[in-house]
Amino acid sequence: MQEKSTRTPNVERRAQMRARLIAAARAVFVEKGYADAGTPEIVRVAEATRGALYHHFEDKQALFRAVVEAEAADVTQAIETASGAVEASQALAAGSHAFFATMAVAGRAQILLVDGPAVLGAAEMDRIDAGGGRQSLLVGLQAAHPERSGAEIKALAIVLSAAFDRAALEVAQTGAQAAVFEAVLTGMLNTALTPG
Amino acid sequence: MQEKSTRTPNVERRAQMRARLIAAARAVFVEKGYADAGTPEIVRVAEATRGALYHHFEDKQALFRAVVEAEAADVTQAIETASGAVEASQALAAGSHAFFATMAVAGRAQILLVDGPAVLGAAEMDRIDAGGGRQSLLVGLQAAHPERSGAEIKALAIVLSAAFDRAALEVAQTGAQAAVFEAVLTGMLNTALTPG
DNA sequence: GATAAAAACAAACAGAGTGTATGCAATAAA
DNA sequence: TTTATTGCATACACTCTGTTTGTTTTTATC
Repeated sequence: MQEKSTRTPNVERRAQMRARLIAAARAVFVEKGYADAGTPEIVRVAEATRGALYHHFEDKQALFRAVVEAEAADVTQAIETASGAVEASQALAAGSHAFFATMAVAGRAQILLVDGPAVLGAAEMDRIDAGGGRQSLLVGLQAAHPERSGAEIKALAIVLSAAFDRAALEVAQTGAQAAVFEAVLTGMLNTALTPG
Repeated sequence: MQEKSTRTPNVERRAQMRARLIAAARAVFVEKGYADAGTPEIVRVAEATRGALYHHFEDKQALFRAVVEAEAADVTQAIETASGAVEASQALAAGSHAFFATMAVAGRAQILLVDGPAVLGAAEMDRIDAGGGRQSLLVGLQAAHPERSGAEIKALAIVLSAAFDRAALEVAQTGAQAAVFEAVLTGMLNTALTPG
């Protein structure tokens, strides 16, 4: 019967190990912060070795980037799913509700809004985010204010997006009432989208 | 004549060395980020030794905290000076202008808005900030909206403050037009302060 | 199906950084 | 002046990161 050595295909082995390393890294990064999260502990949690880690990732920062990319992808997908399920006029409202819901996942706000920008820098975070909320916000604002300059609209989108981010972070960090922040942000969004 | 050994009082020696260490640390933290800023390089820039560093600060994080506290104090003072110089109705407008001006100091936005929260945490940053802008904002919003709940006003203050922070950071990081962001924020502030 | 090649992982190594302990010099106190 | 204290320097132990070398498992080739 020869049931020793289960013979796992490389592509599957690779994906599984990578996933285990990312999951373990996520947990340790959230618990200790980037600087205090050591690769020895990460691989202990992942039940792997540092050899495996450095085989899959160039360095500690690349591992962290993979964690950030995974979180960002989850957020983007949650927003797109929610936005796509309603008519266009409701898309931004549905999207912002979905944003708050998905950002409530434990550790996510810390990774995406605090550690990410600090470790990877704003430019890299922008590249990773790419389709996250801000883009749809920009389009909505342009439609509502065709008379205002591009720079003005862009600035407004950036600043509004930061307000959303901060609200999500505040809820995650202090356990503040999510409903209150969501109401405040919905109000700000509607004000910004009102033409005139 | 005996002009050897200039005999410096301890209190002065201490203050000078501390100041040199903080200034050098500020420069290296800004240039490399917290994780990649090494104490050997910091003391090299300060023309001191690691012995002096660890005599004045408990650890690397405490040194960083001292840098953050110095920056925060500068910002607070700039805002208070500007606010105090005008009549009360203009205080918030003057304060926000002063905020943008003082946050344009090289490296300051990075330290206070990116690295600070990541390294020290939001709670510690709140403690350090204490009188920074947000408090005056809160008071102004309460006066403008006496009918709204405390939680709502607080959430609005937090979120508006985050918008200011992000605007300052964007200007610092991308060299975006400060005037555009300042105009957008002034508009948001006025909208928020309009009763009704 | 045996053998060579490549990929996945493990283990050992080198270098650097952090924090501590100890020692010396300068100022302050007695 | 002597002693104590404070400020700083040097040396050490430890841990972490990234690299190199070695071993196992899978894949390709004959």
